[in-house]
Amino acid sequence: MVELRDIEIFLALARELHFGRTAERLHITTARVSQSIRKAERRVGGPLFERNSRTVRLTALGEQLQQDLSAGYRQISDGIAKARARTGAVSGTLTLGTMGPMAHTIKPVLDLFESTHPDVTLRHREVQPPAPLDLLRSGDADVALVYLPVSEPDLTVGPVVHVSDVLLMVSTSHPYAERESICVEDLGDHCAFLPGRLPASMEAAFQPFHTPSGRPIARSARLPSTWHEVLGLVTAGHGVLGAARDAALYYSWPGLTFVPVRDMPPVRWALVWRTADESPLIRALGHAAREVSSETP
Amino acid sequence: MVELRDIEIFLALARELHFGRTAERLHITTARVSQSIRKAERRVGGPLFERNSRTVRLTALGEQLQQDLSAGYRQISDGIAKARARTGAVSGTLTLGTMGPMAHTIKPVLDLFESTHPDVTLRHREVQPPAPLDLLRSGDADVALVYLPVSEPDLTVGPVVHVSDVLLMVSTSHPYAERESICVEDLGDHCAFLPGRLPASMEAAFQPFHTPSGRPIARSARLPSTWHEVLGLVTAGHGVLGAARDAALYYSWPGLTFVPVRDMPPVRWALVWRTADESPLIRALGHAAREVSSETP
DNA sequence: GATCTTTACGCCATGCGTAACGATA
DNA sequence: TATCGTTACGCATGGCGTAAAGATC
Repeated sequence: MVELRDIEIFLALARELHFGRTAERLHITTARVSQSIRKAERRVGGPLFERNSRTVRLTALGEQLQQDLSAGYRQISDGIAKARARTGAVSGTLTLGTMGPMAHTIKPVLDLFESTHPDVTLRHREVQPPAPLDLLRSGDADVALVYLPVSEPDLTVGPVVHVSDVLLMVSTSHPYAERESICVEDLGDHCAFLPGRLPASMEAAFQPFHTPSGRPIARSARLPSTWHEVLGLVTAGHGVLGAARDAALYYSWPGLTFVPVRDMPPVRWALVWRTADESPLIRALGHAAREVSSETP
Repeated sequence: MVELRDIEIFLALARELHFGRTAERLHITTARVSQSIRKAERRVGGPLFERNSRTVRLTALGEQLQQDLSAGYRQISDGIAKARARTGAVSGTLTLGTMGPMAHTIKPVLDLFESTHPDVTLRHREVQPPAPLDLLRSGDADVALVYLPVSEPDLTVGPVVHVSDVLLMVSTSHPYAERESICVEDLGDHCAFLPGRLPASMEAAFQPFHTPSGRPIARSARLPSTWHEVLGLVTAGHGVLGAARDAALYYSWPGLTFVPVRDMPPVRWALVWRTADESPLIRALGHAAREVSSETP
């Protein structure tokens, strides 16, 4: 009933001889270290450390146990690492950037990924729609879920994970709010936001620059930098903006209405990463994404 | 996060190549074996066994992992065993015989014992008051908590763990039931049970053979063999019987009354075991008992 | 149909963090 | 008083058993 975790803690403390540093190294609290050592001492039947609030020292018993356990612990760790290497299992931390609701949209992919790669820690960062590629460029995310088209020389576009219709977000007091649906031509009559720092091709996915008949679609001078600012401006009637259908599901704000744009092609969402920083972890995530899309077409 | 327990299960299955036998050997269910192996395979990233309901076989990956882990597991087990040997820690199973409520009375001792010797499994057997030493003699208990005096050539009397006053159990319709207390002399007027197979000296602890003035205290011909039979007979008014005060706390049956016997010496309860089978385990229990009595005098 | 493994579900033991406390200089 | 280890308590993950289902002969 002494488990590997306890042995790990014991060995760490035996080397550090300091509860605080041991806890830090293992990313746990000193309380846990204390509890674990206490448990080990129970099991063994005697004290492994002599300690007070000023000093920590191995007892003879502890010293011997350290000798005996460290070799075995090494062997086991190495054995598992070897087997993991052989299967190509990956581990580490992967930071994924998503725009609010989209994280939930790809939950099946993340679930599969986490269960097939239990030693990977997934972290999340919020992608701001006005600047969807910034998080990748700054290195704050390893992979991001963004809408296409993305054709940047430094970025790789991975598997498409999700497809969503385009709706127009308008204030409830806007004339279009009453409409069943609108068409792109209608956009020529109203002012849209310039969403922010993003390539024109991406901007056009939700917000074309011209109507089918060739009329320009105007941009507002306002430059919101976060998604909530965008929602606020739209609600206040300062403009309109194309958005994914998913937004309508998650942001049913009072004062905000979503109107389908019937002649805009659906927007595809894909995993994107820095080509230069592609890693086994990223490939594994891409693999999981392809698995899921293939089983639920 | 693969723990020693999983490794133990993996190694066992790798040797047995059979879920049922593996489960049996480890005293777990086949479901647990399956879950644990599944977990290990997740962690490692690939299958360790090829298996169907007819056959279980190691994969190449599993075979290598077995090689690598078994040595490490051995080392760790040995290391811990060595340390335990050095501290004189004990393990195994100890069967303790007690009469109903008394098990609760010595709970502090058992708690201390279990926490200081976590690798010991304590089992319980019920001692029948009419034959308090039989469980020891038959080998069904390693230690028993019985009342003194015990002076048998084959038995060792360990530490005294509890002391209790003597009460007389009588039927509620018995004349003594009304009394505040009685004295031993009063016992001469009524018929008591012959409790069963036990030494006369022990019998006398609760049920003297003569009153202080020298009158004999009569025995009933009935020979109850279990405690519940005794209670039934007393309740029905077929006799009376001395009992420990503890009995009154736990057996407040309707129809049963307990009357203090004011001039009988309190009865002492001690741990008793077969001298020939004294073991480190038994000594450890005795030690715990002495610890507790010394801190709560 | 019999034997063997896996899955689904629920319980509870225990790993772990938080916060308060205790000891040492 | 500042630093460091321990204790008390509560939450939640995960180990484990039960029962039922799925696979193979």
